[in-house]
Amino acid sequence: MSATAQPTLMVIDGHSLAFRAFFALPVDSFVTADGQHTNGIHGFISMLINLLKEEKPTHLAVAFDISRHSFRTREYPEYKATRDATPPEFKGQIPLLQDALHAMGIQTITKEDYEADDILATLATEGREAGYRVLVVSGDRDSIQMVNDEVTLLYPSTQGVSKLTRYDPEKVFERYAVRPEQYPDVAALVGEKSDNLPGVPKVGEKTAAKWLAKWDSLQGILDHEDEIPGKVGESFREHKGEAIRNRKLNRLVTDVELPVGPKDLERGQIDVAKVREVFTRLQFRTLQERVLALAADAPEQSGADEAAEAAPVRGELLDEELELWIARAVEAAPDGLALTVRQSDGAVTEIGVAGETEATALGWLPERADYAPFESWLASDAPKLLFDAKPQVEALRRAGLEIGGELRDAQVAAWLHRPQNPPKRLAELVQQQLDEALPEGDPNELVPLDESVSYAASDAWFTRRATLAAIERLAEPVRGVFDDIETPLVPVLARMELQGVTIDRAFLQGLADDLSERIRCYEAEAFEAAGGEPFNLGSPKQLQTVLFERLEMPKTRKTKTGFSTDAESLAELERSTPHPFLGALRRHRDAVKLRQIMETLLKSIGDDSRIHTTYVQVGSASGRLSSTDPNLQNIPIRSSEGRQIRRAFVHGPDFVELLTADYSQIEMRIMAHLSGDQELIAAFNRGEDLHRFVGSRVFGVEPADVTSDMRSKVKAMSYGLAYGLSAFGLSKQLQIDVAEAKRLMIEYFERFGKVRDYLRDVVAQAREDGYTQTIFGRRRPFPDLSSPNRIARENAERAALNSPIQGSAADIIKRAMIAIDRRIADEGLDSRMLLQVHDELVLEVAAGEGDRLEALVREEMSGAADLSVPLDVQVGRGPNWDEAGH
DNA sequence: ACGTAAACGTA
DNA sequence: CGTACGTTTACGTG
Repeated sequence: MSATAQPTLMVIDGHSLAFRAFFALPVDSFVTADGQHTNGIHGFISMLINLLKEEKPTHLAVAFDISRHSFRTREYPEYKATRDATPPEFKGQIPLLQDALHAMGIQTITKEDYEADDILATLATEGREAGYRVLVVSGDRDSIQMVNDEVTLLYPSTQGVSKLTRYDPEKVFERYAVRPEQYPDVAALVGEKSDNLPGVPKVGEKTAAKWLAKWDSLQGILDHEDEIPGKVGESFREHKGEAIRNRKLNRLVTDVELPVGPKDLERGQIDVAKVREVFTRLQFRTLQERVLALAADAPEQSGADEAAEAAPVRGELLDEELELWIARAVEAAPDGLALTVRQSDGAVTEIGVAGETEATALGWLPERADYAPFESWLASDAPKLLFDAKPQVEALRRAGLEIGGELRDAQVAAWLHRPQNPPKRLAELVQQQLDEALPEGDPNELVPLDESVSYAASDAWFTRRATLAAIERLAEPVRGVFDDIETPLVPVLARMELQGVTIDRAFLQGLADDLSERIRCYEAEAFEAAGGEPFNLGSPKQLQTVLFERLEMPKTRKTKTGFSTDAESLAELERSTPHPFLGALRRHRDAVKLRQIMETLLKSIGDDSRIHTTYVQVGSASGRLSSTDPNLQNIPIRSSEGRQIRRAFVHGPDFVELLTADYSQIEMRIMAHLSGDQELIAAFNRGEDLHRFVGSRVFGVEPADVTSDMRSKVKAMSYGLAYGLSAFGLSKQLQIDVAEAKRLMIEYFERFGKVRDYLRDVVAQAREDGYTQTIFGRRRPFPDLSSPNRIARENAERAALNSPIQGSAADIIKRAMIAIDRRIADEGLDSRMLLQVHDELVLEVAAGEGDRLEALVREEMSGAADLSVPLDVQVGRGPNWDEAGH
C-alpha cells in the first residue's frame, strides 16, 4: 500500500447505507442461528471492505443517527413524518454493525439532536480546511451540497449498495445541471417526498435548474419572483413558503460540536480477537476472512463467497485400504461421518463419505465385495450425518444395505432453527451455516467433463461441516427436540414410506367410473338449467359470466379477479336466489372433486399395489409432518360419499386388518394443560363429554340439559379459540349475529378464565422472546409480532397463539410413533405402522397380533406425554380404513 | 414452460 | 375477520 501524499478522510453515513443494504439483500438469506437478521450488516461491511481497498483512506469514521428525531423534527414536526416504521428485521442490526466496526478499529460518531449528515458535513468542512482529500459516503441526496474540488461524494446507485457513483462538481453538474452548492435550492423547489416535504407544484428538476442558471440561488429567484411568467410563476409565488421551509431544513450544519476532529480519525488497528468474536457471532465466515486479510495487508483469498475451498478428496478406496480409512475417520470423528448417497431412478450409483480430514467416494455396483468395510460401518451404530436423509436411507435399503446408528439430518436441524423456510438444497445450507459456496457441477452439463471430481465426496465433506455447525447452534431445548424426537423419527418415517399402504385398485376404479357417469348427468342438468349453452363448469371465470350476467344472480363477495364462486358463496346464493342451476353445479363440483382425488390416488399406485407417500419432515412451521406425492393426510372423511374412498385403503396380503388409533381432542387437552384451568382439567380427568360439560358452564344449565345446538356452538368455539377466532368469525361460522357470538365468548372466558389468560400470555411472551415454544422445547420465531403492519401483526398473533398447541400435539404423536416403532421391533412383531394423519396413526396388523398391537399402541400413544390431563386414545380395527375408523 | 389464483380436501 | 398443510384446474405470462 503506497502512502498517498495527501491524507484522505472518509466519512460514512452508517444508517443510510446499512438501510440501503438491507433492502438490496434478501432478508431471509442472512439470519443467524438465533434469528437475528444480518443482511444490512453484511452488505455494509462488504461495501466497506471494497472501499478500504480501493480508496485507501488514511482517516475514517462512520456516523449514525441517534434517533429519528433531531432539531429538524422539533422545528418542523411534519419532517420525515410519513416515513414507514423501521422494518422489524432491520431492528438490532445497527448496534451489531457498530460492534463490528469497533472490532475493525473504526470509530463511530453520533450526536444528540443532529442527523448523521450534519456530522458528515462538519467533518468534511473541517477536513477540507485541514488539507485532506475528503470522501463522503452517503445515501442521502442532501449530501450533494458538500461536494467541491476537495470533497467527493460516493452515492449508491439505484441498483444496490455495491455500486457507488462518484460525484465531483462536474458529475453533479452533468446530472442536475447546477453547481453542488445550488443543489439544496433544487431540492427545496422540487420537494422531497421521502422526507414529507412537498415542493412547488409544477416545478421539476429541469425548471429549477433553469431558474438557478438565471438567478443563481433560491434567494435570487425570490428577488425576481415577479418576473416568472405563466402558471409556473403563479405556482411559485403561491408556494414559495414551502420552498423556503425546505431550504431551511435541507441545509446541513457544518459546525456541529464533535468530540473528535479529522486528525483523531486515523484508522485504528484491527482487533483480531474481537473481529473473530463479533464476526463469528454474526456468522460471517467469508467476511471475517476478508477483514482479517485486510488487516494482514495480505492479498485476499479469492472470494470465498464465489467458491469455497475445495474438499480434500481421497481417490476410491477398496478392501483393507477402505477399512483402515474408515477406522481412522471414525476414530477422529466421534460425532459421526457424513454420507451422501447419489441415485439414479431410485438405484444407488455413488456414495460419498466424509470425516474430519478427508472425504472419499465409492462408485456403487451391486454385488461388489470390496466395499464390505463400508457396509459394516453403515450397519454399525455409529452416527451418520446427512442432508435430507430419508430418500438416501430408502435408496440404501432398496439396495439391500442396512443402515444403523443415529441419522442426524442437517436439513432437519436447520429447519428447527428456521421452521418457516428450511434449506431445500445442500448449497443453501452450506451458504447459511458456513457462509461458503458449495462447489457444484455445471447443471447444464449433462455428462461431466472432468470425471475425477467426485461431487458425492465433496457434498459429503460440506454436509459434515454444515451439519455439525447447524446442530451446534441449536438452542438447548431445541437440541433436545432434535436429539430425542426428530432424529429417531427419521428411520421410522423411512420405514413407513417404504412400506406403503395397499389400495384396492379395482374398487377405487369402480368408484371413479360411477362418478364419471354421474358427472355427465350433473353437467347436462347444469347446462340445461343455465340456458342450454355448454361451457366449462370448472372455470370460475366462465362461471361468473353465467351466474352474474346470464342468470343475473346477486353479486357475491369479491376476489382478486372478480366475484367468488366458492361453496360458501354458492350456498348463500341458493338461500337468496334458488335456481336449479345451483344445485346441479354443487353436485357437479362435489363429484368432480372426489373423482379428482380418486384419479390422483389411482395414478400413484405402485407395482406392489401400494401407495408410498412421502412425509416431509420439514414441511411445516409448526412441527407437523406434511405428506406429498400423494398427500394421504387429506383423504375425505366428512361426507359419506367421500368416505367411500377410505374403503379402498386395505390391508396387504400378508396382513389381516388395519388398525387406526387417534387422539381425541388432543389440542383441547393441551390447552387445558398449558393454561392450568382447573375446571377444564378436572372435566378431562373425569372423562366427561367435554363439549357437553363446557356447554353446561357457558349456558348455565345441567350437563344433561345441554341441547345439541348448544353443544355444537360450544364445540366450534372451543376449537376456534386455539386458532385465534374472533367474534366476527364465530358469528359467521355459527350463522348467528356478532353480538350473540360475543356474548358466547365472554361467557366462555368468564367460566374458563385461565384459558383466556393463557392465550393472552402466549402472545405477550412471544412478542418478548421473538418465538413461541412447545411443551418439548420446539421453537417457532414470530418476527411479525412487532410489525407496524396491522394485518401482518394480527396474522402473526393468531399463528403464535396456535403454534404451541399445534406444535405440542405434533411433538406428542411423533414421540408415540418412535415408541411404537421401537416396541414393534423389540417385541419382534410383523405388524407395521403405515400412515400418520396429525392426530391419527394407521397400522397394518399381522395375523395373531391384533390385540397385542392394540394394547401396545394405546399404551405408547397415551404415555407419549405426561400432562395434567389424560391422553385419550380411540382405537378401531377393520378390513379397510373406513371400517377401522369409528 | 412456469407461476399464481381459486377452489377444496384433511387435522 | 381461524391455524397448519397439498393438489388440481384455469389462466395468465414467457
